[in-house]
Amino acid sequence: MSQEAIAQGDNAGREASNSRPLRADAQRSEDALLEAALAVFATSGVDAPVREIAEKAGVGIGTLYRRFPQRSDLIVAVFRQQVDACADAAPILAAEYEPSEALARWMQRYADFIVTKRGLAKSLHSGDPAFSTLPDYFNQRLQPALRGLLETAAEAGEVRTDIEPYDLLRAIANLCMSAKDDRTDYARRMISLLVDGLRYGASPQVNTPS
Amino acid sequence: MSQEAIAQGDNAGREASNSRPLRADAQRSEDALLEAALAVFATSGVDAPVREIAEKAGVGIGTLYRRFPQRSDLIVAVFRQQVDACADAAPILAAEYEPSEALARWMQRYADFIVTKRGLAKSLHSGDPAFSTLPDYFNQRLQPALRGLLETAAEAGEVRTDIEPYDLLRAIANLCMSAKDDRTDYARRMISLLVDGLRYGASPQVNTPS
DNA sequence: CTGACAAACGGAACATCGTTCCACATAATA
DNA sequence: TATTATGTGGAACGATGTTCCGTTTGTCAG
Repeated sequence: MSQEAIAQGDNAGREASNSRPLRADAQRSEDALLEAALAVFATSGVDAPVREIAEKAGVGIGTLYRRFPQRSDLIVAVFRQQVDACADAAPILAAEYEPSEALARWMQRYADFIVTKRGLAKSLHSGDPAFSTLPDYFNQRLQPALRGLLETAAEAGEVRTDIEPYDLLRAIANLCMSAKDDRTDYARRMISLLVDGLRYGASPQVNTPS
Repeated sequence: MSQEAIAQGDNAGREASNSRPLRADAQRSEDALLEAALAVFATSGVDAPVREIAEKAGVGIGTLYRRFPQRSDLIVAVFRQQVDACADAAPILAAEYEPSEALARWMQRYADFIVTKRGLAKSLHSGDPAFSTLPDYFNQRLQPALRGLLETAAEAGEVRTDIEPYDLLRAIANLCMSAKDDRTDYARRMISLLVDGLRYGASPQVNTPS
């Protein structure tokens, strides 16, 4: 459903106008590969064989390696795509809901991302230089996204103003660390608690009855 | 040099009197494999291929797999061997030096172990069930070793008494975490600082001039 | 519309792993 | 010394990441 937006996001973020704009079938292959990789990583983990991904994408191995010369390139691409999707969700939610509700929904969205990508996180901290740029990308995309939501909500007097985006991102990530297996509702409850905490110290000019 | 003691320690700790005491050539092979694995892991990391280890040990691959049915078994054996060697060093140092000096030397010894085995630590926290017993083994061997040194030094009034072995082990490990590459002297200096800290709060019945 | 060609495709083939298997060698024992 | 359980070596297997190259196909000038 949100796949188109994701694919666009990746294509745009890849390399600013890189000579030529990819042939039609090539673009199709890339999209299919990213979608398949996302699904396979979710079920079989990041160590899943590349052939499985190529098969699921309905594409030959040669095509996969043409698009992603190394296995790690695919992992990186999927990760960045997911980060982009999460970051892009912020302005969309901001346009659709009132400030604090948009903030709350985005934080849940972000928590889902963290829980799903715990497998990737392992590779990420494995010291492999192929992943060295991902932490920076993570912060540079997600921090402004959250900051925008926080500031909007703060200006509306719906949440307190003494919280830094970076700290909040880390707090949520840490909360999700102990959410094993299918106990995803634990994470949800803890995030709700965090949001309530943000609301508690809101500007006194607006009152939030019970 | 200390290889014999290590081999003995491993053989003794493996499985209390496991039916028969291994044939002579088999014992030779096992020792050679552990020694080779230790060296190869140090140079090529824990991901080094088994064939490289077998070759360095001067044995066939079949022999390696007879002694260590899985690759992880070799890693575990090397790790335990190193832990044993580190733990066994405690009473030896205690017999050779006065209490606080023995403690200081052992802590340096332990720090060297941590720095050298950072590669192993990665595998250790990878979630692979093959390594699940290692953390416990780590604590059960090292904690009493350090406790003995600490208590002896405390009884001699040379160090303070309000430090738990577990905390000290973790503190040293954390200090060594940021000691990258060849900056091992950084770790040494920090450990010295810790030892001085221990001495600082020593029992007042003994004074330590300048 | 059509030909030509760069681009993309598919998958066989290669290199390298961990692991298994078994014919042969050898240490322990009587 | 003869017997036998035990150990050894390395070819072979299956799975993996990656490369190579003959074939197909989108694209675009004419």
